[in-house]
Amino acid sequence: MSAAQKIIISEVKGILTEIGVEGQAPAVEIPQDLSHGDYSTNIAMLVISKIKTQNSKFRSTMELAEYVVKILNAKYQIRNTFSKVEAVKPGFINFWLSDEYIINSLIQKNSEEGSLKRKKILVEFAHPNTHKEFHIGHLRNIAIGESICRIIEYEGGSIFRTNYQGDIGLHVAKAIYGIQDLRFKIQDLETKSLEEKIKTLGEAYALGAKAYEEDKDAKKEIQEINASLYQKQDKYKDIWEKTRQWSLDYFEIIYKKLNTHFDRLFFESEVYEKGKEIVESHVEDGIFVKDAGAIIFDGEKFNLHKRVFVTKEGYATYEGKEMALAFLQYSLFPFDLALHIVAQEQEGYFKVVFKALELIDNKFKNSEKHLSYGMVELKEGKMSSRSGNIISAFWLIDEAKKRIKNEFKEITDYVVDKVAVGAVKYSMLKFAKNSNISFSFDESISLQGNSGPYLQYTYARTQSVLAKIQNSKIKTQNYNSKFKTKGLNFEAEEAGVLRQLIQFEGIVEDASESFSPNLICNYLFDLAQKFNLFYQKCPILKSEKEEFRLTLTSKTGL
RNA sequence: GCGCCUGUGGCUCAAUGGAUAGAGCACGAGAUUCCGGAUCUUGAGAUUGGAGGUUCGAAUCCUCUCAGGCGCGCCA
Repeated sequence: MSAAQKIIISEVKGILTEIGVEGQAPAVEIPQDLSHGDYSTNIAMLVISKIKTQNSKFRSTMELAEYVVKILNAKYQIRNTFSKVEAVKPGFINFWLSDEYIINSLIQKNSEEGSLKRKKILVEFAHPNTHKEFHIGHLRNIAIGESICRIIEYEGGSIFRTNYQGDIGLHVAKAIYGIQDLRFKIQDLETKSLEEKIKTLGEAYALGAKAYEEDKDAKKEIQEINASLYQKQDKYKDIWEKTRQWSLDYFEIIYKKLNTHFDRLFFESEVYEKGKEIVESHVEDGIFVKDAGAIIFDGEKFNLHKRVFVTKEGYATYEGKEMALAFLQYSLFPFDLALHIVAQEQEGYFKVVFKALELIDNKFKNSEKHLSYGMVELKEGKMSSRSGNIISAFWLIDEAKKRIKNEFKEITDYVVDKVAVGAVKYSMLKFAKNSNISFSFDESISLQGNSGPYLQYTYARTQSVLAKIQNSKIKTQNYNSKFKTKGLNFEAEEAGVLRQLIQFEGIVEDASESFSPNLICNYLFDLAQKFNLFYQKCPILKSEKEEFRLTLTSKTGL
C-alpha cells in the first residue's frame, strides 16, 4: 500500500470517528479510469445506512461525501499530497495526487519494507518426471514458479527453490521395459547425443505404457521391474541410473535456458522408504488405517476422500512419499510457508495430503499450500505422452527461434534466444492462474500485441534513448535532480506514464499476496502501451527520467 | 453419483462488489524530412451461457439451470 493511500485511510477514518462511525477502515482503490483520480474510496456509500439511523445530519450519500471532502481539504497532510479531492456522483471520493508528490515519489527510493520481509518461503516447482517428456505444461509451471519466486524476493521474502522429481515408480519401469523392447543396448545408446537419448527414452516410455495396458505379460514384467527398483536390487540398477541421469542432464539445459535454477533437487527415490515408515508408524494412533492390505488415509472424516498411502505390495505411493518429503524439506529450510506449484488437477490430492501431514505434525498446519494453475490444453485435446500427442518445451522454443530468424534476418543468435524465451514465458504468464490455456502456437510465439517481445521492444527503445543521452555526456544518475519539480505542466501522455509508474510497488504487492504473476504482466503491458504512446507523441527532451524508471520496471518483470 | 474449476466481441484473454465491461489477434481506414514501424492513430465488433435473488451498485456474491474441463483406493 502506498504512503498516499495510508494518508487517505487514516484521515478518513478520523473523520468517520468524529461523526460517530467506529471501526470502519475505508478501502482505497486505484480507479481504472484516470478521470476518476489516482485514488478513490467508496466509504460514504458503505456507511450511509449506519449513519442514517443514528444521525439525520446527512440525508444522502452525496451530502456525506461532500462533508468528508470539505474536512479533508482543510487537512495539511491532504493538501500537501493531493492537488484535488472531490466528491462525485453516487458518492465516490476521488483523490488526485499533486505533480510534486508524484515526482518526489518517483525520485525517492522506496524506503518501505517489503510485505514479506523475514518470511521464509519454500517454493516447489517444475517437477518433471525423469524418463518422460518435458512438455509445455512444465513450461507454464516453471514460468509461474520462477516468477513467483522473484516477486516474493522483491517483497523481501527469502526463497528456497526446490524441484521434486519422480525418478522411481511405474512410469520409470515402463520406460525401462520399453528400452529393452526396442532392443537397444544401453551401450549403443551411450554413444549418441543427449537429444537422441531423450528421444529414445520418450519412445520407450510410450511403448511401455501401451504394453502395460494391452499385454498382460508385459504388465507383469513392468511390475517386476518396478519392484526390483524399489527393492534396490542390482538387476536394473545400472540402466536406471544411466537413463535417469540423461533426463536430469536434459532438464538442466532447459532450466538454464529458461533462466531458472534450484537450491535443491528432491527425488522420490530418496523419500519413499522414509515415507512408508512414517505412514506405518501412524497406524497405531489411527491417522492411517489398514484396508484391504493397503494403508489408507480416510479423508471422508474431513469431507475429503480416501487415498492409498502405502500399497498392498508395501510401496509408498506418491502421497506416502510426500509425508517424508515435507519433513526433509523442513529440516533443510525451516519454512513459514511451502508453496507447491502444481496444476489444478491435483487439488483434491493435495487437500488430503495436507490434512494427513497436519495430523502427523501440527507445524504443517497452514504452512503447506498448493498453488494451482490451469492446464495447458491443445486445441485437439489433452496432451498425453502415451499417444505421442505432446508438445515438448524444446521444440516450442526452437520453433519460436526459427520464426524470429525468418522475420528478422539481421539479428544475432543471442537476441533470437532472448526473444524466443521471452515470448514463450510471457505467453504462459499473462493469463490468470486459474484459467486453462488453450494452447495456440501462433500466440505463444507472437511478437506483437500483448506479448513478451512487445515489452522487450519497448524496453529496448528506452535503453536506446538512454544510450544516446549518455553519449552526450550526461550521466544517468543526474536526471533526477536536474529538473524543476514545480510548474511542469504534464502532457496527457506524460501523465499517463507517470501515474502508471507510481503504481508499481502496489502492483507487486498485490501480485505477491495473491501469487499472481499475471498482474505484473498486465501492469507491464499497460505501462509499455502508455510509454509507446508517449514516445510517439513527445520528443524526449525534458522528461528523461521516465525511461530511467521504466528501465527499472522492465527489469523486474520477467 | 459426489466434489473442484471454467463460461465475457469472430478468436485468445483482462477487469480487489463500483463509475461508459477493457486489451491483443484477425478485419477496415490512416501515420515515418524527427529519439528503433517488433511502433502509433482510428473504425466496426458484447443483453458478460440462461433464469431468479442479495445490494445504493453484480461479469464478480447466493440459488437453480445449461455447456465444457478436471478429480474421486493400490499410478505419478
